[in-house]
Amino acid sequence: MITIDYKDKRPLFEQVTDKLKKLIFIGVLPSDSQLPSVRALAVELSITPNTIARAYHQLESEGFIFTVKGKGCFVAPKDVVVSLKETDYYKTLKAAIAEGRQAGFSKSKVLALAKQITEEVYND
Amino acid sequence: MITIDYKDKRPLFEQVTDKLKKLIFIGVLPSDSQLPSVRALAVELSITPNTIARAYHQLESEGFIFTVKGKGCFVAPKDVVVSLKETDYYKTLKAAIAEGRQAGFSKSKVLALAKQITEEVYND
Amino acid sequence: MITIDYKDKRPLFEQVTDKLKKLIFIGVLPSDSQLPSVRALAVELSITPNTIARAYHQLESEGFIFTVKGKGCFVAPKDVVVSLKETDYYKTLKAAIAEGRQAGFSKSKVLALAKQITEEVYND
Amino acid sequence: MITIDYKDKRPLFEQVTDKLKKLIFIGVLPSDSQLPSVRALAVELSITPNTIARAYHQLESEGFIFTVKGKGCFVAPKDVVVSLKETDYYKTLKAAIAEGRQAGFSKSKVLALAKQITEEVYND
DNA sequence: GTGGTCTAGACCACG
DNA sequence: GTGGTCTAGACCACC
Repeated sequence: MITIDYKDKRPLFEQVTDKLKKLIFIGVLPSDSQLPSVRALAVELSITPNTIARAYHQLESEGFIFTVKGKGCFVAPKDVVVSLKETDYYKTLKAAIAEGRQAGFSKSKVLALAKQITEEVYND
Repeated sequence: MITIDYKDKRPLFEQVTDKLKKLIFIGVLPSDSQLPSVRALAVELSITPNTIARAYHQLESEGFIFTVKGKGCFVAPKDVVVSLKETDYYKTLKAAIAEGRQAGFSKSKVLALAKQITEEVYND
Repeated sequence: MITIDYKDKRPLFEQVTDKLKKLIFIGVLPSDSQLPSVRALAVELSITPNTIARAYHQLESEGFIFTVKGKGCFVAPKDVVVSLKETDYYKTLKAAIAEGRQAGFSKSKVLALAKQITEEVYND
Repeated sequence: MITIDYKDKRPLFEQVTDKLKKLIFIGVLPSDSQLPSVRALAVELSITPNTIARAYHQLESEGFIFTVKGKGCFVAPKDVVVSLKETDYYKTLKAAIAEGRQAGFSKSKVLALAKQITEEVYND
């Protein structure tokens, strides 16, 4: 379900967090479904449970999942996930576009680039 | 010319690198002009010259500047800078858009978002 | 495994970088194996860890090794190493031969010299 | 006659030394001919006479030129130049080939590479 | 334990 | 004056 890339510069827990986020976004982990237990996922990825726990905490504090004591972790309700997904990506894209402005590119230049790149990305 | 943000979690040398890149991009530091000396900038920012030197090394290895020992560091020729600026931003934007696809957004959704955000960003 | 030559005029970190490259090339440090820790090698060579770290950074930026924070540094996969080794040596040899042309030697002269020297070198 | 490359990492005096060597090798500065005066060359290259003087000293100590007090510097006799040229290049090429052996390339591999590269270099 | 970063201060080669 | 290098020692995040 998840693979670790040891050449990735980011800390492990962040990689796990991001991968889980994406799985939630695309519905592989549907709303209200239960996440694998910390220990199970730790074994599967051959990393320490500590790291998984940290990823789960991160997701919980951002609202992607919620914890039921003694039961496990569950994906947040659909409306929450959708809303998070939107704002999450909005921020990402805004940062990228703002960087373009800061670098001195004109509005039309950025728009043209965005159009061109979108075509490329979606044609892979 | 440059300010350090101690709330920023990124390493100091990276902040300096990025700020200098932007100054080069927008022409505040024109091609072939001399950068402030390692020591001078270090004093101005109240950080150790070593950190500035590291930032300069980074910029040099990426082609933004070239250094002449005993003389100082200079901004790369205009054509080089322009080309770097383009590819640099292309990568940034591509990463952002690719993330959108990975998160499950449709092509038209991403395009619409990009358009909307560009308007917002350029109207500040 | 590595020795420092204090008569060598090159900077220490460059000597270390080069020695490590060679150890990787000849397989003493096999692909995916872990390099000695920064501190351990520093102690062994009686130089500051900083210098070792710089050598490791250099090797990483050239693709010879990759580092996992909190775990250590590892030699790049075999195919990468082989490819780097080829291009690396190609450049070296090309520079040497080009210098011959620039110095006014004829093609046949250079070839003959190369042949003769190869014999000498491989008969030590 | 000589051009300075400020992006070259080597010290200026070394660049000048090398350029002069090459001019001597290819006969642009023939044996027994007089070199430009330190001051004249300094003006031509827009660098300090000190640097030129250092280059001349270097060349003299290696035997490429000789100084006549009150007259100027002169290129060494032909037999000396030829001999220096040979040993100079012999060393360069030997170093390059030895590096190949050290990197673990076979004799035949090095020979083949040398052949191939020579063709490339002399066909530019 | 690992590497990453930063400091403060030193010496060197170059021009 | 410039940048390049090295030392010694510190603190941090990660695993």
